[in-house]
Amino acid sequence: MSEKSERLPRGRPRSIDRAAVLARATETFWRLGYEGASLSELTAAMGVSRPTLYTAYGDKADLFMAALEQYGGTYGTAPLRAFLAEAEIGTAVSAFLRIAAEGNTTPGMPTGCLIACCASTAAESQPAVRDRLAEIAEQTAAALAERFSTEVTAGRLSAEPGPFVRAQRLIDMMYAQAVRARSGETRASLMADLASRVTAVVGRPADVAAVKTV
Amino acid sequence: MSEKSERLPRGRPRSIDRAAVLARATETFWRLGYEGASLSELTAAMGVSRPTLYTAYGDKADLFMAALEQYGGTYGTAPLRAFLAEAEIGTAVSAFLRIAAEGNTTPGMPTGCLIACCASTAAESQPAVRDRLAEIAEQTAAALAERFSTEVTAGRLSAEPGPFVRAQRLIDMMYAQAVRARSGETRASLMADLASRVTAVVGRPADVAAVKTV
DNA sequence: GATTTAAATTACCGATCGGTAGATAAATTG
DNA sequence: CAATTTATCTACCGATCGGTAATTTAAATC
Repeated sequence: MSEKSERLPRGRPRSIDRAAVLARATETFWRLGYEGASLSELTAAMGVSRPTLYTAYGDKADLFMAALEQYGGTYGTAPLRAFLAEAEIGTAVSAFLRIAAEGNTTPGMPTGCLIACCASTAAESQPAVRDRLAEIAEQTAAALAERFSTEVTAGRLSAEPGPFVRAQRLIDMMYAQAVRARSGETRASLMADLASRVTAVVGRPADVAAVKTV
Repeated sequence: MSEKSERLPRGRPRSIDRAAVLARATETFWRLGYEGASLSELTAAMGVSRPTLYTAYGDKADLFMAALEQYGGTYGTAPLRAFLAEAEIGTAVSAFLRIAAEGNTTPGMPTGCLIACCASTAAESQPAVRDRLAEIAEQTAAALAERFSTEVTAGRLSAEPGPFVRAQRLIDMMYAQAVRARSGETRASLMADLASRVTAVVGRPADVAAVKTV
């Protein structure tokens, strides 16, 4: 007979939308980097006062790690989710690259990628950031590789290059797009040789219906 | 009868080794990023006092731009120079990637790349940095593409994918290596699928002597 | 050697940095 | 309603930020 929500713990419950407020912090870090984002800019963007920030998220380093997770759960994994959602592997690769390009050049948002650009810069002096980046990359590679592996088993993809090589090639292209977007390249420029890149990963163009090959 | 060195301009001439001192600043920016490198850390690493830094290099933003040039002239262009120095195109691509991997993981130096990681982060709030990054990328792409174009003309490389597509693919791999090194990957890990990547750019392995194909 | 010119140093500037103590306000339980 | 618990805010902390004025030191020309 217990309600889905467990008993509230006595005092005043939270009122702020932690996720929404964190998203504003994420955007600020994304735009200015870890060191470049001051607490004043962060609190102004988040719409909360300084002590609220500290009780809700901890210090600046904690907030950055939280922002990294928030970003990873939305923008960061959007390419992978688009990839996994497509049935045909060439289309999946194409979707991965297209969503990455879009995320790197969303109007009104910072260019590039919080992970590839900002966090990687901060990683040199913050081991926690560096280790988390390594984890994220490994998980993404594993998810991509699993899908490639499935394609190989189903006979829709050659065994060479191996699944992890293909996965790494895709991640490399995503990282590169982030850096290029950050240096001013347009979305169209990032998309320019998309078909060619799809071929470089799967061995054939994306728009060819190869599902029935086996 | 004029000496090679023109007449000294009256007062005390410079005594510091500008290039050497700048190299220390470059390393500091490379390790900590633009915002992360404080003037105290910079002057300590450079071995000069604060006013000396200002008279010699201008303010922090000027110093960073100078560091960018210094880096570009050494580490940044090392892969391209290695590429241009090789006679066989597959070997050239291989050298490009190998030198990039080494530059991203030199023991005792910061990991990754000042351009791809640190400068790209700062580019979002510093238009001068962003514009310079775009220039550097364009020049590098042009130099690589010219070589690929020559190979096509000589019949040693197929016309597709085009020279600029191949060049961009190579630059993308370099950018990606920088991010990956920054997140802790070892030099060996960056080199892992080198042969496969060479094939992805030139269409065949590096160690195949293809010069006589035409 | 006297003069000139600038490099380099010491000491310091106001502003802003990240972070926090103490007071206030709000929403629950009993 | 009274009591309890905690979220939030105002105001402020010492430290450090990037940058500079005034001075001293050093190396050239004349």
